[in-house]
Amino acid sequence: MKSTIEEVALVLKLLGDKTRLKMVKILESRECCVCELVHLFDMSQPAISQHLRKLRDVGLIFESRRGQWVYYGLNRQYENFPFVCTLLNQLPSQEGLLESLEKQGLRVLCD
Amino acid sequence: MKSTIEEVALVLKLLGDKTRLKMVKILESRECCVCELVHLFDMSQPAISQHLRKLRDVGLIFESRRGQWVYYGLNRQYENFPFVCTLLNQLPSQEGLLESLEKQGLRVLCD
DNA sequence: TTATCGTATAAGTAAATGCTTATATCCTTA
DNA sequence: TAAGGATATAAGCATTTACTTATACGATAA
Repeated sequence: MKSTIEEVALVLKLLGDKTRLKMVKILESRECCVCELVHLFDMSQPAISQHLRKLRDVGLIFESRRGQWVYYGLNRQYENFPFVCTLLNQLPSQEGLLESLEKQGLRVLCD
Repeated sequence: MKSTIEEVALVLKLLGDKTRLKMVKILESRECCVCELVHLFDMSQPAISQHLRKLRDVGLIFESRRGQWVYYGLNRQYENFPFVCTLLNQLPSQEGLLESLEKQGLRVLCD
C-alpha cells in the first residue's frame, strides 16, 4: 500500500539533511556506535546524538546498547523501509569512510 | 553518474514539504497555471508562488507564460529528474484533484 | 489610457531547525 | 564505592522556513 503524500514528505524532510542522509547510508552498511559516527562527522557528540534521535523517533533506525556503547542500525522493519531503500540505492557508497575508520584503529568492537 | 549525498539531500529537502511534494506530483500529470494550483491548496497566492519559485530555481519545474497566465510543468531535463521520478512513482496519484477542478469549472484553458 | 485580472516580489513574523556548551545519566572497572 | 568513559538531555542561540498582508508588475481589453 502506498504511503500518503504527507507521510512521504515527513520522511523526505528527515532525510533532507546531509548529515542524516549520510548517517543512514552508513548504517545501511553496518551498525555503528555513536563514537564511531562522531569520528565520521565534523560535529559535536551531542549534535550526533540529536540526529540519531530524530531518526530513531520515527523508527528508521534502532538502538542497541552493548556495554557502555550504544549501537545504531537501519531498521529494516520500518514501515517506509522499501521507500527509503530506493533512495539509498541511488546514493554513492560510504563504505570507504568505515574502512578508513578501521585503518585509523577507531573501529569499536565490543563482543 | 550518481549524485553526491549533498546534492541528493538538497533535493530531498526541497521535496520534504507536503505542499511542494504534492505540487510536483500534480505537475507530473500535466502543466498547471498558478491560479489552478491556488485552488488546490488552502493557502494564499503568494505562498503558492513562493513554493513554485523554489522548485523552479533548482530547475525541477519550468515556467511558461501564456497570455496573462503563467503555466508550470515538470522539467524532464532536470539533472536529477530520474531520481525525482523514482520518488514520484511511489506517491499516490493526485489526478483526482485535477478532475474535480474541471468539474468545478476551474480549469484554465488558454489556447 | 485606464481598469482589471493574474502573478511576483517585498517586508514582517512566528515557529522550526541545527548547532553549541554545560550537565546529567548509565555502565564498567579499579 | 568512586572514577572515568560513552551517551543523552537541557538550555541557549543564530539561522532558516513557511506563511501572512501589502504592493508592484505584466498582459488584456474596454
